[in-house]
This record gives sequence, C-alpha cells and structure tokens, in this order.
Amino acid sequence: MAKNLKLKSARASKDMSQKALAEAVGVTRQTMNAIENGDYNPSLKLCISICKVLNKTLDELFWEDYLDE
Amino acid sequence: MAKNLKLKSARASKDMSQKALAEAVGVTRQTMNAIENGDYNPSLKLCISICKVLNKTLDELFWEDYLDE
DNA sequence: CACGAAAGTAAAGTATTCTTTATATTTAGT
DNA sequence: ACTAAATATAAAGAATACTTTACTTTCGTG
Repeated sequence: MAKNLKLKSARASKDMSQKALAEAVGVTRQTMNAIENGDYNPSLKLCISICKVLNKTLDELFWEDYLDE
Repeated sequence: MAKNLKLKSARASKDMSQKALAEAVGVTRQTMNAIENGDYNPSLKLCISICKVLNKTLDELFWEDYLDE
C-alpha cells in the first residue's frame, strides 16, 4: 500500500509525534507508524478515531490514498 | 454498533441486493449484511471498495454512523 | 561527537475481520 | 397460500489487524 502522506501532514500540523497520536487514539506507536507507512489496512473505527483527534474527516485523510492496493 | 442506514439507502438507490454488492466488492453476502447491521467494524479498504461501487465517498457512507461504539 | 527524542522495522502472540456452510425468517410476486 | 429471492443469524476456521518486546536508524541540539 502507499504511504499516507495526508495523515502524516495532518499530524505534523498538530505538532504531534506518532507516539502522541497513537496514545490519543488508543493504539501503539508501531500501529500508527504502520498505518502512516501503508503497511496495513486500518479498521474504520480506528480511522474515525484518528480523524477526530486531528480534526479531519475520512475523506480528508483516507480517501484516494489507499487506491493502489 | 449502530446500523448503517446510509449504506443501506445508497445500496437501495442502486437497486442492488446485499449479495450483488458483496460480489461487486469481493466479500461474502454475510459480511455485507454484518457491516450494514453494524455487527462489525470493516477495514478501510473494504469501505473504500463499497464507496466506489456505490459512487459515494467515505464521508457520505461511513462518517458519523459509527460514532457510538 | 554525544545524547535523547522520534521514527523505522521485525518477529511472535492475541484479537478480530472475513469466509464458509448452514438454517431460519422476511418480503414480493403469482 | 405458494414459491423464490432477499435478509438475518450462527458457529467454526482462516486471514490479518494490532500488541508486545526489542533493536536500529535518523535527526535535532548541547
């Protein structure tokens, strides 16, 4: 899968580390890292949690970035 | 989790059965049924596949319907 | 350079999505 | 009422998201 640069950018704009974001949504740092690097396919619930923390919508963070398998 | 009525409605407006939609996105009929009834938490990839078939975006089908656990 | 914080990666285990098979119930058409 | 298609539900197994632990790399700062 492709890297999720929109997520990376949204996180950066909140000045949060992967660890901080991971803790805010209740997953591990490694899980956040894997999602950001496209190493796997998160659940909808987790995507929504991330959106809420970063004040974004699903379309803004997760649409069109996961198109290429 | 809550039922996803937006999904149900979008599917209905395309006149597709759960089975037809399931086949179009490559999952089983039971999986589609479970998602529609909120019995579990689909992967992002599957959500996006569903959106493409129904010509909707993530926000239109999956935002605000999965808020309550 | 040296130190610490942030990020990348990997491997084994657990939890949950998704499949398969099967049965029951609802809905629409005749 | 009868039939067929659609929907609901369940249980066991397979695939994969996610955790835990651990080690390495990168990058900014003293």
